[in-house]
Amino acid sequence: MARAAGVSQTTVSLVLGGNKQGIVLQEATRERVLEAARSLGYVPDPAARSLATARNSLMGVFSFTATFPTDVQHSYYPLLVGVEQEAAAQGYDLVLFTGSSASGPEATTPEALDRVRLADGCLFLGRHIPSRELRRLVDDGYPAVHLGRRDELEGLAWVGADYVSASADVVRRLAEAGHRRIVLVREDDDAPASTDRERGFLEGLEAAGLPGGPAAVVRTAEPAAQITAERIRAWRAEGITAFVAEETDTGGAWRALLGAVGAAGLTAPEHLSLALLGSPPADLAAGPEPTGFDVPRTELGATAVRLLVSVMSGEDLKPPEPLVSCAFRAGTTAGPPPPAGG
Amino acid sequence: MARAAGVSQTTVSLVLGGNKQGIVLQEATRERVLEAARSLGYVPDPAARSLATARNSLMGVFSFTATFPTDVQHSYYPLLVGVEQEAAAQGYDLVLFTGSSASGPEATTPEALDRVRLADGCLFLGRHIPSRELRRLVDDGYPAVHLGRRDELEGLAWVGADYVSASADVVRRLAEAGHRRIVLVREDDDAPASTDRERGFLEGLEAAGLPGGPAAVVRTAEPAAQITAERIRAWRAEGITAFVAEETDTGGAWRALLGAVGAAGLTAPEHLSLALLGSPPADLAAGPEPTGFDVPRTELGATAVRLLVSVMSGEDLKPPEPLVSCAFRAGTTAGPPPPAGG
DNA sequence: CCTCTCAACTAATGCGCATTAGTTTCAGGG
DNA sequence: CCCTGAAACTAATGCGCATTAGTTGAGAGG
Repeated sequence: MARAAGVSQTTVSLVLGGNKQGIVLQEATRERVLEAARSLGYVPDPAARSLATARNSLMGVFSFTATFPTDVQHSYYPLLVGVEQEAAAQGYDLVLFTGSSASGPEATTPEALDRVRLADGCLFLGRHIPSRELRRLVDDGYPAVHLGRRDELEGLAWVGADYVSASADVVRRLAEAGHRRIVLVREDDDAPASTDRERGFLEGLEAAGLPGGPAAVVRTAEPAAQITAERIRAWRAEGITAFVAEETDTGGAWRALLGAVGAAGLTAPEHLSLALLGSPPADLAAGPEPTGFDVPRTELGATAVRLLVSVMSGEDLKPPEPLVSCAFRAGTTAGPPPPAGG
Repeated sequence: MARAAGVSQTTVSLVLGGNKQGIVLQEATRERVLEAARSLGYVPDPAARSLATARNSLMGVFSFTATFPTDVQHSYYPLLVGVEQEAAAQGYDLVLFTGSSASGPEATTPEALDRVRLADGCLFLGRHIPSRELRRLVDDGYPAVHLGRRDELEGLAWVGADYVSASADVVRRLAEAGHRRIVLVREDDDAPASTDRERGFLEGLEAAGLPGGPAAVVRTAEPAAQITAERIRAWRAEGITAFVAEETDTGGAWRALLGAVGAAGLTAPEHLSLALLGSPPADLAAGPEPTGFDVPRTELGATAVRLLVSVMSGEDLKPPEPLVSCAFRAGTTAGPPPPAGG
């Protein structure tokens, strides 16, 4: 290539590399190189380039499960939309590490995680990422950002949705609408996403001066079987007028609630109010819009990318707010409680 | 790293590189290297590796539009599911090239395409990929596979759905049900996917001995405005008893057909039969299941990966069949034609 | 006891580029 | 006519690895 243009390899590199050093070049020379490159179809080898510069404009995405789950209800997609958009904007290409999905979570080897070092930095999704390996990456100074709250790993940067505030806000609105007794139905899972919602729920009750405590939270491993029409009636008899369900992958709690309410011959918001702490599963999209909040997954993804970029740039400035706010969704399943004794 | 394990860099390379040369190594040495690598979290630099070997276990995915479109109706997702699964199975990680989505299709620079050279091979989606650049890649011997029929670029491997056969099959079944006059409604687009469907439709008519010709195909740029209730009535008066719509990103033709039929106060399959050459848009999933066929997108993605792997391995053996069959979907919108004069 | 042959490594080289030290050329100044 | 200095390049080096030539050490054979 250099010989073809009649100049040195250095000059070619300079011309094609953008000449950040501000070295003076004759316009004629520049043209000659450009012309030669064009006619030869020459393109600087990206591999060699990244070898020489120690960076390759690749941003990793690692998830314990398949990045593209077969289960369409999965919530990764909107995240990835944001990740891709922002990564593109920042000039990075994405590397999807498939190591974990190859042969099931159990078979994931520790080395699989090391492969992410291929990228300049990496985003991690899912709380099942092995702590040990992740810790080593972080300790080694490898730029990593976790999508979703992940406090137990000190030094690991993360971004998450502010479930606490959003949940509290839903409760506040229910209280303002006149509800005095509210129950949270949650599944038997201790993910941060669940814990945060419960915490926000309880904080919301307290802020509104409503009764909280264990009685306000129903935790069940099998919502469909345990949340029955009878139980709903009993709760109503106790004076409970609003029910809040947490959002999960399956939407189990919400489904159970809808089912039981329907089976009891009741409707929302006429007889009682229902709220969902998150977005409804895709297959329920056609039904009534649940009152609750939307997790800004796309924004979450974009925020994560920005955070990762800042980590990669070596800045130690911890971004002040890793929490992204969720927007309240009015929906149609909640309203004022029915007249007392109704 | 080498120093840490007390061996030479060569030995490390041998151990970690799989030792394809069959050089004899002491098990103890091997272990020592492995252990050192583990404790240091050392991973061979992929850039250097690919510089030296010209391969890096990375498979590219390049699409002209964003790989994760905001428009949920988009059909990339199922493709990617298949691509990810198969890539993982074959031991490749995926690189999503975002160059095209960064600033809109128009701003895509030719060099963006060259960046794919970073990967060992690349999958291309979307027919808007600049031919010139793609051609150069192919001519340079770069392993490329196009998802979707793409004949005009000689030497470019591709996999696509067999729309011709599937469409002909739908027509055959309609004919067998008793329909004698069938019309295809298609949009004004010359994508191979559209052309193939029309061809299959016409072949199907011919095979069934039914009247074909230009009159059997309605091509419209604005289906919603041009396919009206009156037009449906006029067609029925002419003796047409079945309507077939092509599937597109927007599902425009199908929507228009459904709308017009409804506006005319008709229902399928009672008054007439409707068929969709593909899958219905997501937002119509709740409605009646259209008779037609399903494009096996996931399988298509997996097939593309397998093809790419074979191309990368340097085998010249052209896989005999780049076409993946679409499965007929009975659906509920088609049946026998109504009694003559009904 | 010395050469020969394996076994088991190690030294050296190059991949294609970015980058940092030069090197050459030419115009003025003295 | 020599010296200085800027302009416009070029030579050399190293990134981290794979690979190809060695090199060393330990028996085996004579």
